Amino acid sequence: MNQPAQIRHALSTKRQDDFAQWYQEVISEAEMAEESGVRGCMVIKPWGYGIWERIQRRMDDRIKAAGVQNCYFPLFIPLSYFAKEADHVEGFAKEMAVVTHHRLIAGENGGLVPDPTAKLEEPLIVRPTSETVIGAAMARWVQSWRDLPLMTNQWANVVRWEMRTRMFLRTSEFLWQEGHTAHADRDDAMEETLRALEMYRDFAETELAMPVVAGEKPENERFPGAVATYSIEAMMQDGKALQAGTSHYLGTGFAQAAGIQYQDKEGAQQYAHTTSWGTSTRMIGGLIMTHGDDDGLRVPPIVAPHQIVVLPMLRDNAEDEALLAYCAELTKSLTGLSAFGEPVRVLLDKRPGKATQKRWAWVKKGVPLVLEIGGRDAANGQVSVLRRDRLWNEAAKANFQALSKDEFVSRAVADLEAVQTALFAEAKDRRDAQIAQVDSFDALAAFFSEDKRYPGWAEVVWSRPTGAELESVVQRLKALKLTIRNTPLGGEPVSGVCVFTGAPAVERIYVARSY
RNA sequence: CGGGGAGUGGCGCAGUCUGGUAGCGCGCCUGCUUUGGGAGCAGGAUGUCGCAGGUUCGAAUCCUGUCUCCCCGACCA
Repeated sequence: MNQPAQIRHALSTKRQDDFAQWYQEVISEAEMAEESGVRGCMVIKPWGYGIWERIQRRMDDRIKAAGVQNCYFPLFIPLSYFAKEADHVEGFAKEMAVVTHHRLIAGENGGLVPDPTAKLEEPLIVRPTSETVIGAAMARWVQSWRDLPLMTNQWANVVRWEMRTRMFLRTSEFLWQEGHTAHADRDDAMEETLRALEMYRDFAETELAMPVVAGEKPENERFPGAVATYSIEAMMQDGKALQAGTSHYLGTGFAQAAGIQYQDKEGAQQYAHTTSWGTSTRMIGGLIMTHGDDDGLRVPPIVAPHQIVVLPMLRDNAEDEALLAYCAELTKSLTGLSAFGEPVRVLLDKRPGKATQKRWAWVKKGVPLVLEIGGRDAANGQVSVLRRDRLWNEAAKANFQALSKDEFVSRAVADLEAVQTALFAEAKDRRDAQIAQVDSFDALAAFFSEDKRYPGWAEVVWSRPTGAELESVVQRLKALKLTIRNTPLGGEPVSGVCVFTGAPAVERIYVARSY
């Protein structure tokens, strides 16, 4: 009787059984975030926030390297600022938090109520994005063509009163960076828009090991007030698309609304061309749904708060001291290494408790390498290595590899690099296998038919209709719960006819269900 | 915001129909045993039953309101 060994996974919900429940279980079991009691808002716990801090640091380096300077602008925006750009208002007005009072007094039933005599003359909105306040500042800062380009970024929280929220993917309050730049002309601004997009693409693929498609959003998906919107789109393990970053060319609309004008070399007044671009804590949701497995999260080493955890198997006896000394020395050796251009982040977990229990906690958090060190390892100068992306052996047991300590230290950096590479390769292979080229609307509908659980994306060619014709396409797709994700940049020229209109096709688009 | 489901020790749940003052599993604490792989036994601690009113001699349970979460939809840079 050769029964295949049964793996006992660390999570109780498997991805293929209930992806939405699995997602929540990863977040809770990996201790990334939890409910806050405030509608749509979450508490980000140390492991989740640690990943965000890693993302911040790496992204901030790239932003600064591009010559963009960090600033901080107010959380509150006067209603009148916000009201200046009509499309912008239309896009955001429905999801705004508004501050109307500045004092509380005792209410009739013992509670506190806003003091009616302390009503603000002009209500303040809590920023959903900062184009308008930053535009007002830019109007003060820009006088001459010599002041351009003006490139600023801020790391901040923003609030959008969402109807339906999901941790990390769509919360009412979230953390992000928003870059805002002003340029002398369209070409400069467009170049910056595409530079930011490319920065996001490379960041997602290099640091997050998350393959993405960088491209232009269709007209109906543009940022309110933008002339053109670009995005990076990632495929989650359930086949849905996730917009993981956006970059907008805003034309002169915001400059006109805010009065961002400069005097050109000929002495004439010109409106600046502005851009904005952002990425948020939503990327952590993308990370989970790209790399998570039935044992929890798997964090790419570059953004892992701890890349290696050293776990001594303490016995509460006299041998512990020698074991801890061995582990401390090992930790020190590893900390002295450098991976991905930074010191290796190693945690010696000497909290009391059984090593086996602590091991599963780190597995669920997705630490790339876990070292369990027992007394025999210490005596023999060995380590037992568990690589998170190769968790199970044929016997359905944790796949520990015994190595000499020196050998492990000498290859630890290469192992971390290998995990980073393997996670990207696995995600890219899966994504590529789930993209289907489809050449008719019927084939599109068939591809996304109900019985296909994880359909992925459809790649089609279209004639890029606009206006009412585009609206009709959007409605036909909506009936299938589908959206146009983007037009990938830099693709091969297309031939054939549009799957929607039958007109000659001009470009390629991805169609998918989305978050 | 519409439809559905749910809130009871840290976690997962039973109890609610038929009101009588709270229970199970895991986890946690203590002790003993065990010890190279997600230990066993024994003992123990932890709950204003989401919140606020109401009905009642008595409310986790019935009524009203409200908050939060999950699923579907609408909506959504």
